[in-house]
Amino acid sequence: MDKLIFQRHAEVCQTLANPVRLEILSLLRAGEKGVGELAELAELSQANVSQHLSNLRSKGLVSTRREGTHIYYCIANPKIIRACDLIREVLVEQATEHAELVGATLAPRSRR
Amino acid sequence: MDKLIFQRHAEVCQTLANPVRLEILSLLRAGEKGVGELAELAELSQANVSQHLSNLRSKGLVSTRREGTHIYYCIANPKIIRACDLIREVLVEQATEHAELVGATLAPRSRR
DNA sequence: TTACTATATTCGAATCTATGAATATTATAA
DNA sequence: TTATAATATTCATAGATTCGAATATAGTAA
Repeated sequence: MDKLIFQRHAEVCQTLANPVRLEILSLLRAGEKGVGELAELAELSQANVSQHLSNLRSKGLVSTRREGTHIYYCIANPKIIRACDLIREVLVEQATEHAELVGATLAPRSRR
Repeated sequence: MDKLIFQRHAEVCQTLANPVRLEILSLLRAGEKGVGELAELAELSQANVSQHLSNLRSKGLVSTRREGTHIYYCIANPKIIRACDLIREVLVEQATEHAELVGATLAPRSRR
């Protein structure tokens, strides 16, 4: 039921499903930044960063503030960061579980 | 720095970036379910549900338990659900903000 | 106006993704 | 063994995404 919300949710996740955009969001954790600054920090072209920012903005994940010819981007909702953090935690836990399995196989005497 | 973690994070988000898979995860909130059961609840073909489950499983988002010829799927880590809930909250807040803007335009006297 | 800087957009090729259809596998029962 | 039910996989096509390159726009200063 209500497939529409799943569709919209999927669209947001699609925007999060790109390593460059995740890096941009991560860079914006410390506060707003301009396009050129982001491009330099991520070592990417201005055009490419702008494309990704456009994507993030279209899904409402970042917002902008203009100051003269500069445009500063910031994270629109801190819950986005929390969601990213949770997924990171899942990845860390997966890695930990995997390491435990490997350890149990290579050095079973260390178990418990 | 550490672009690899962004890559892996993006891969998980890519798996979450599909309305069918989000619906499957949502159905699994209530507890483990078999493939056929999921297919019926989501009104999708068995093959398609199985394909999506394979995707979810390959990213470690669901785990399985076999019982005879049936295979039951469940959510591998509750943090995945919390991450999804946060994104939903962002969507709700976006909708609320949008509604407020529309309301302010159509009926400004209701403001404050 | 012209020039310059910052940012955005368009376009095309390569790559990736989702689906249905068909087929394969696995476990159980007869 | 054969048959059957549950699930998984392969394949081909249609559609979406990414990137660099080129171009366009917006703001400011001279």
